[in-house]
Amino acid sequence: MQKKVIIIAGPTCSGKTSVALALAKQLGTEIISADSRQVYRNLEIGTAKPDKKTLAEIKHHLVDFLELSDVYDASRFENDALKIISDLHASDKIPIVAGGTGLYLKALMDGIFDVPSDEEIRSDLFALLHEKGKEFLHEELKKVDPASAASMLPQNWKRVMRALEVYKLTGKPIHELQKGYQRDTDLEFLSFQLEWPRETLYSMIDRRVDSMIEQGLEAEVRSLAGLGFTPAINALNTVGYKEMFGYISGSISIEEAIRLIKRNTRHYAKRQLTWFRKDARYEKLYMDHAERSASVVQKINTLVNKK
RNA sequence: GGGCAGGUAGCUCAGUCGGUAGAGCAAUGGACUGAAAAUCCAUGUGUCGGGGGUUCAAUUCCCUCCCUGCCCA
Repeated sequence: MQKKVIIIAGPTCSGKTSVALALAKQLGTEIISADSRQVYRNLEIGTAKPDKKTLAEIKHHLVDFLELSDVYDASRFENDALKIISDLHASDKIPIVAGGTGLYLKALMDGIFDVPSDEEIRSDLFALLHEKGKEFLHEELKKVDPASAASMLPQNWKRVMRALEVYKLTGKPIHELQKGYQRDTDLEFLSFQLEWPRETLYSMIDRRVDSMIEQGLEAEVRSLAGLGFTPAINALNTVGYKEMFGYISGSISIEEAIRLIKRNTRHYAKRQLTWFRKDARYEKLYMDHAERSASVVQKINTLVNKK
């Protein structure tokens, strides 16, 4: 007997939150967020986190539960989400997973091979990167794992570093671990993706950025800066925050910061679209106007009951 | 009305001492398995403002018209 899990994906600003919320009310269930930035406390306006009232109305899991200095990743997400899903199933609820972090959703659906990152190895690799450069790291990888090295460019140092890390920890090439990994599961994922005309999505993004500024994004970032945080930590290497830090430090004007936030959000949305497009499991739900979300909710509801 | 500076890719501009043109940004497509809102890759044909002239050849030189900006009346 397979247990259903609803997944609502889509690019930033596509209305995942409101669709998930309406659906959760109809189904009498709870929401699991799949968003690599909403997990952090103190990131409110810039991550478009649901407001306190919404969070109180319907239980949202994996939102607002980590400190900015905490490290989180796809595997922890997988484990945390699986645990919550199992709890919800135990009380006869169909979990709704909503979010735009493609890798997290993939980790949840397919599982991710179990090789945790190692801080010591990582800092050694960082040191090598700074001393000898990207080409050197790529050459090192070529020596131990030529197949993986061939599939990644030296410039993409993050992927090269992870491949080296995995090799150092396991003595095996990362691409073999990827291929060989399979997780047994009795979960049945019903995945949906909200799809908007590109132009409409972009103008919604512009409007949302303007509204973030009106809501006080600058003050939010200033208070983080006041606590000593910088975009050097991963949680703040985030669209909306890194640009604002640039403004606060005086390197760009506020107009430029806003322009960059809009642009970088568009770029981000585009990458999300590329990610979801290649995964045929997502059923596309076409949107053209915010009012459509009610009928989209209805459609998901019908499909879920049928399957 | 006169003078000056411009009109080249969606935008800002470079350039061709005459052989039909190229940067940045924007945009688009893509990669991605424990940092993913991260990290990285690829893609530039446009009546070079319109018309005419000179020339084997004009976006480039000449004439003319139109448009924009600034200055003088």
